Amino acid sequence: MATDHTGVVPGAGSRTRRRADAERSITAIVEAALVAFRSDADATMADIARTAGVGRVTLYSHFPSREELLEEVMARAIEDVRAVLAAVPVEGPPARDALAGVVRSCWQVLDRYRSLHAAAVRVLGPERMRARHDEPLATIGALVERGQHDGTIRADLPRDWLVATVYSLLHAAASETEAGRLSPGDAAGVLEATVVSALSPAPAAG
Amino acid sequence: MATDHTGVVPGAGSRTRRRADAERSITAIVEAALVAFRSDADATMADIARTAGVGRVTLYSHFPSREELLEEVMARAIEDVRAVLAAVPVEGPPARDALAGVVRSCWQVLDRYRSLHAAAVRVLGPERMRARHDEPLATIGALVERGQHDGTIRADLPRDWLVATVYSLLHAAASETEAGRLSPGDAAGVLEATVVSALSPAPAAG
DNA sequence: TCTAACCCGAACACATCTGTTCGGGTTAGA
DNA sequence: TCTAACCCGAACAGATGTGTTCGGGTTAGA
Repeated sequence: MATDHTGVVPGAGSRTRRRADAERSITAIVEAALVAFRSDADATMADIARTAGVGRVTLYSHFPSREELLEEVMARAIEDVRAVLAAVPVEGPPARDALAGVVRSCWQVLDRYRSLHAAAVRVLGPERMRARHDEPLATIGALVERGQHDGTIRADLPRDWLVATVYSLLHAAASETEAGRLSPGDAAGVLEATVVSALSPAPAAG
Repeated sequence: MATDHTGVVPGAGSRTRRRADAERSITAIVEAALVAFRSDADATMADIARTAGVGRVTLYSHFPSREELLEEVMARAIEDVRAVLAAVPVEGPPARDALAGVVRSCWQVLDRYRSLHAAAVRVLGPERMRARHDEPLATIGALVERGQHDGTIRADLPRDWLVATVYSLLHAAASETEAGRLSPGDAAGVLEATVVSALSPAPAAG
């Protein structure tokens, strides 16, 4: 710990200014990690370095460990989700319609990151992974709760389960697309239709 | 290759009769593999041997490689699913009702094997994993097709996607249960309700 | 009882990955 | 131009896992 890892994330006034080529390397590495993890959850540091077109030593000079690299990549993905979620109107329309919008937005991001999820779960462990998703998932949870009150979302099933359903279908759509069984163009619409049906109040409950 | 691995699966007339203690070891190993993989997808051969209460050498004498062991364990799991699926009346009642029964049955099996799936995907790879599931999934696919004809299952979404939805929700229920966010007692009912809603014809399609 | 089948710990060869060090080359940027 | 920051291949130490061999002990089962 306590490396002079001055913060890969820009924005804050980084006191030790990095040279432009270093900045370029870091970007290439993060990008490569995304690509590498997409095709193989066990991608090694050597794989990633090769994909990024940098030396392994360079990689280690920026990210002291494999875990920290994953951490950074995950942080960017989650940040994207958070940003997208924040931009969606959650208060205005009926919950079910808002939900459809949220699902579409999440899909945009997920489509970018696809199987990163699997890799991250393995390295970071399910708990820490869950922690990362907690914030966006809580947003969805709140939306579901509102819907359960205004009657546009079913109230006969636990809220946590409904959130898990959304999460699960989102990732299912990602892997079906990846596998070529679902066309990327259809995915968003199909996904939205399925989520809405699953979360709508049951018409003739048994 | 070409080991004298006379076939761990009984049934066929195994020419080299195994001694009773060997049979016992094999059972213990398969059982242990199930337990070990449940808690850690990366369980080593040493872990499994320890859990089974046998020596590592003994393990290797029965299963020449980690992969073959996984293969065998998976085969048993799939066989269970197949058996359960075969016992369910698929022809009689309307497709949607039959589907509910199928989901419940699959859940019984999945509840036993839970996170074996994750481990198997990692070792066997997604394609071979998919191949294993193809048969049971085809059964569900046929059922969905029938439902799309008799009108009890929605026809506005691709059949493959509906099958994927079932598959995905099944595994979501497994991990939610594992995580303690869904009580084992509720799981079957909650799952069934969700699948039925997701696959029922949309009442007021957009 | 007797023997082949089985069990098993110890130790080995081999592979692979992580993270580090060394030493020299390249380049951004003042 | 000049130098600190950066890049990088080679090579190392250390950890961990796989699959095998050896040599001796135990037990099923005829």
